[in-house]
Parts: sequence; structure tokens; C-alpha cells
Amino acid sequence: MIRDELALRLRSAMERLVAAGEVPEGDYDLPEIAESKSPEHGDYASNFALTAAKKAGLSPRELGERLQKALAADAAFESVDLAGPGFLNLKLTTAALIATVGDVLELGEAYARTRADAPRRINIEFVSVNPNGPITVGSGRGAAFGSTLANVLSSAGHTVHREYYINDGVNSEQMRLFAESVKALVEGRAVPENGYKGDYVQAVADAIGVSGDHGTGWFQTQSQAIMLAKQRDDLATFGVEFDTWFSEQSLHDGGLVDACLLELEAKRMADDEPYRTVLKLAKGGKVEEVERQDQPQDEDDADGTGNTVWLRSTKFADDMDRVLRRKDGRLTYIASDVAYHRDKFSRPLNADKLITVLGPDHHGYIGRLTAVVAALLERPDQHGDGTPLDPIEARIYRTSDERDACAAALAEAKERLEVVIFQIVRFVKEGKPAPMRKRDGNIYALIDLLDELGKIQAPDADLDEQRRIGRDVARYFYLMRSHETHMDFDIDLATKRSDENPVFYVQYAHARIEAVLRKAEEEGLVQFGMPSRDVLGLLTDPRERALIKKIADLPWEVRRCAEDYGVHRLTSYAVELARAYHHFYDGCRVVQPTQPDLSRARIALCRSAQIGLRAVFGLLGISAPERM
RNA sequence: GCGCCCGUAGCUCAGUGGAUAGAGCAGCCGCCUUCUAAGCGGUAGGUCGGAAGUUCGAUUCUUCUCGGGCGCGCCA
Repeated sequence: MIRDELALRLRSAMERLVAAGEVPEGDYDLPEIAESKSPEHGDYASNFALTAAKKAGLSPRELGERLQKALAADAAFESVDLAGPGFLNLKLTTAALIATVGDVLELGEAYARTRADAPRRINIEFVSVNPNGPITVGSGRGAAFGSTLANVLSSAGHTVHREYYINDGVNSEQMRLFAESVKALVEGRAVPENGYKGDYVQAVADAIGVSGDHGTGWFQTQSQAIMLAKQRDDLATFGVEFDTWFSEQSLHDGGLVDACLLELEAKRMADDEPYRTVLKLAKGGKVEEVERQDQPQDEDDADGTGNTVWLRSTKFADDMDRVLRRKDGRLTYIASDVAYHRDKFSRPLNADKLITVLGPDHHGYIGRLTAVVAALLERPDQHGDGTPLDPIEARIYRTSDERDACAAALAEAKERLEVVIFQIVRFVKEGKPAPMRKRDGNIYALIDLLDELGKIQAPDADLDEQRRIGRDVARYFYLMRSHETHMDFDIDLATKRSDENPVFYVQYAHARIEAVLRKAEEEGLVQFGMPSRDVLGLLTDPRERALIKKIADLPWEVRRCAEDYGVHRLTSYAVELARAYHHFYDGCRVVQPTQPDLSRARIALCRSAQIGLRAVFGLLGISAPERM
């Protein structure tokens, strides 16, 4: 990777200066290498002299001059200039640049992979919607983001496990309502008030057909299975696959939820005392006041099945305690989550770190989910430093040891569980917001979006091809924006005017390369094996240099994305790489029978550009068409 | 009230504390007898919501403020 290489060369120049006594010893950071914005600034630039000047006790210009001198001895640089307040502008020799082309051709798409400094086994859970409807265009964003993030993490050297959590619990209020809606339709009755009304509900009812005398539970099982299969198909069409489809109900069936509740009660992280703790938080999250709200048992409730069981999540900075078991004995959704996370951590192959990708409406869920994990991790035998409880803490914790154990557990939970929220997508159709709630029937299914996009683009193609196009456009569109920013999805723009979508710009570059390579083959210029260094050394045009540098940047981009999850930058990178190729294509004719060596060098460059494009397309989950 | 996110070109949005803030689309002017014109070149378009602070340097970090979206259930 060129940037890493340059950073190391800069550092070793610094070490030479230290050894020569020209610069004091110190704990200098690894230099940063940036792309130069204009050609007169060379290929790359570093602000190292600026950032290290203070530690070196020199002015930035002075340190810059010494570094410049030390770097002049390095054969990789054609020139090293000192500019502005102390920027080092680095121009590479052709020999140093073309080494990249050789590397890429040798490694193929694997050149984009890097080795993580700290490789981890990561479980990434995403989409995970209720099996009560098709995957919507809203979930599409989570699907595109989650699958791409998984690809990126894997490419950055981590072991990645993709997981879908099926919310099929029999206690689920929503799923019961869905089952009742289906049951009503099958039995020819009106769906209940607040029930599910979309066409797809009728489709589920039709698929189930004539009823015997079945209860709601039977309908729930049947309709869930139908919806789940549909979701799985739609996601696969969208290019999203999972290693594990995990059933919530299986936790109940295996008795794991009950076992976890007992465990938490034994640790006194949960209990059935008749109160709920509620924290009043000041700005910045500091606890201002602790309120205990009495939750008296309802005296009229004669069945007396038991008391409400609370998770004392306020011990872990959640703003209120959460119900694990309702008074009537039914378990809540979060109770399943306790067992689910216990299960996830207990699996030997993916226990390091959990990433959970949730939609914007689940923002309020982060605190309690983190508290769930912390409660599981809390070790009651731990002792703290004995600092007495202050009056506020005394209303939350029993002892100072418990406070310290909980703090330690919370810190560990935050380390091991990362909840990533993607922001809302607003769908606009015919200039108006298009609501897509499942219950009012006005849903917008992801698969319908793919079909629409494909039909406009390729009216004569078959359905598979249309959906491929739809998938490429939709995935690219979702991924263009940062997951943490709101986005408008203008459906009219995405369909009627989709030829304006930049996905075609980047794919066109790939199709163009294919055309050039076909032409080269016709002219008998295709060679097997690597062109010699002398031949590759003919790649000296600025457009060739720019293309090589852009190809070389992919591993660096992947690593950045893996660090901060900003996978949307890959779409920008794809555009930049495609642009670099289009510029090269425009200015440098590849196939020239009168100049076979130059042609071969350029063919090699085309091939590495193609490898780069395919690699980034693979990460984004879009196709690399041979013709357009 | 508390929390998360956003405010950058006409529109939709990029922009790891660095040099002259970018792209696509929309607008205007050019370029196909040569490998795909779904392309390329040129042109026009900006008080980076506002104010203070940190810094050699702030669109980027901190605080405040104005405007907008969303979330704060014994629903998931």
C-alpha cells in the first residue's frame, strides 16, 4: 500500500535525523500521507513537519527542511518540496509507482484486503424485522449498510459472522395482531381495529387457504413462516445473505429466557419488588435525581400469578428500569434479548464483539440493550475501592462494591456491544412523503422498488436482469449517503430519471475496460504474464500516474471504512476511480499495434483498474457488467 | 424536558484539523471517419445556519444559539 509505505519512509527519515542528532528523540506519531490536490504539489503530501514541530522543538519550516534533506537520499522520490507553512510535497519516481500495478495484477481483488492491527471475531446483526410483512424500502437502508459493512470488516482482516434475528416470539403483541388479521381474512371477517391491512396480508391469507378450526397461535406460526420465506428471498435478491437466522422463539422453547432471568435475579440485577427506578438526567447525562415510582400490585387481579419482574437497568445508566416479566407471567421482548445476548457471547466462533445495526426508531433502545449486556457481564464477587456511596448512588446501588462492579460491567458492555443506528430515510413519491407503515397497508416493499427501477432501465430484459439493475441502483443510492445522516429517497428521481444515477458512471468504466480488452485481443496484443518493469515504466503520462495512485488507494479506503463504519465513502471512491479511468481512456489510447510495448503496459493498467473496480463493486454489492 | 441526527452551489449530497471547499443532476459553450459519447473539456454557481473558544491553522474539535427531522411504552 503506497500510503503506508510512504509513511514508513518518512518515519525512517525522521529516525535518521534523530540518529544524526539533528532532531531530538521523541514519541512522534506515524506521519499522515494525503493525496495532493493539484499536480504541482506532487503525488502526495504530508503535514508531518507541522504536526511534529512542537515535539521536535523546531519551527515547522526548519523541521521540514531537515526532513527534505533526509528524504532526498531515498530513491523512491523524484523530488521532495517544502511548501507553504511546512508541507512536504512528495513526487514519486515512475519505478516506485508502477510497482503497484504489478502488485495488483499479482494479487487480484485480494489486493484490497488488509491485515487488521487487532483482528476480531465480529458478529454483525442487521435488518432483523418482524416477520409480519415484506422487507420495506426503509429496511433496505439497513440491509445495504449492514451487508456492506460486513464486507468491509471482512476485507479489513476481521472474521465476520452475519446474523438475522427473527422476532417470532409467541408473546409478541405485534405478531399476535398480525396473526389475528390474517385469521380474520381467512375466516371472511373484517380485520381488527389497528390490524394489518395491506395487500400482502390478503396474500398470506390466500396462501394459508381455508381454515379448519385453528387458533391465533396456529395462524401466527403459518403466517410467520410465509413472511420469513418472502423476506429471505427479497434480501437474497438484494444481495444480502446471512450466516445465521436466529429464532427468538427458540430461546423460549429451550428455556434459556427463564434461566437467564433466574441468573439475573440471583445476582440481584433483577427482582420483583413493586417499584420502578426512574432517573432524571441533566444535560450531559449526569444523574440529577432518582425517583422510585411505586408500582402496587393490582388488588383486584385475583389470579395472582406473580409480581412484575424488573431489570434494574438504572444500575447501568439506563434512564429507567425495564420490565422483564409482566404480572401475568408473559415475558417481554427485552427478556428475550437477555437470553439472546447470552447466547451470542457464548458461541465460541464469534464472541469477541457484537455489532447491532438498528433503525432510527430504535435509538431509545441503545441504553437498555447495553444495560442488558452489562447485567449479564456483571460479576457480583468483585470489590471496588470502597469509596462510599453518595446520596444519589445510594438510591440505585446496595453497596459501593455493587456500584463499582456495575461500572466495570458497563464499560465492558460498551466495548463488546456496539449499536449502530442508521438515520431515517424519507421516501418521496410524486412530490409527497410516501408513508410506509405496515399496518395501514400503504407499504413500499423493497422488492417492488427493485422491480420499478429495473423496468425503467431495461424494459425488454427479463425479470432477473431487471432486478439486478434495480439492486445495483438501489444499493448504490442507499450507500451514497452516510448512514448517520437523514436522506431523501426520491422515488420518481430514482425511477424516471435513473440514468442520472452515478452507479452507471462507475459501471460504465468497467464495461469500457472490457471493450478495450476485447479490442486488444482482436489485435493480438493480449499477453499472458506480467509485462517487464521496463515496459510498465512507459506509464508516465499524468493520467496514467493518477489512475495508478487511485487504484492503489483502495486498501487504505477499506481500512478507514472499517475503522469508523463510513462505508458510504466507498461510493465516492468508486466514482473517483471511474473518473481516473475515463480520463486515462480519453487521453491515452490503449490499443496501438504500432507501439506494442506501450499497448501492453496500458493493457496491464486497464487490468489493474478493472481489478480495483471489481473489488469495490464487490464490497458495495453491485455487479460489474461486461457491456452496457 | 432529555437524547440522537442534520444545516455546505438552484436540487440531492461528499469533504480522516491543513494549501484555491468538491461531485452528481439542473444551466450555458464545445468534442465522435480511431479501443463503448452511459464519456471528455470548458463555463457559471458558496457570508460552509449564526456567535464565541481551542489551534500556527477550523467546514471539521468544544460551548452557546437559531432552524429542521426522529426517538424517549409492561410495542418491537
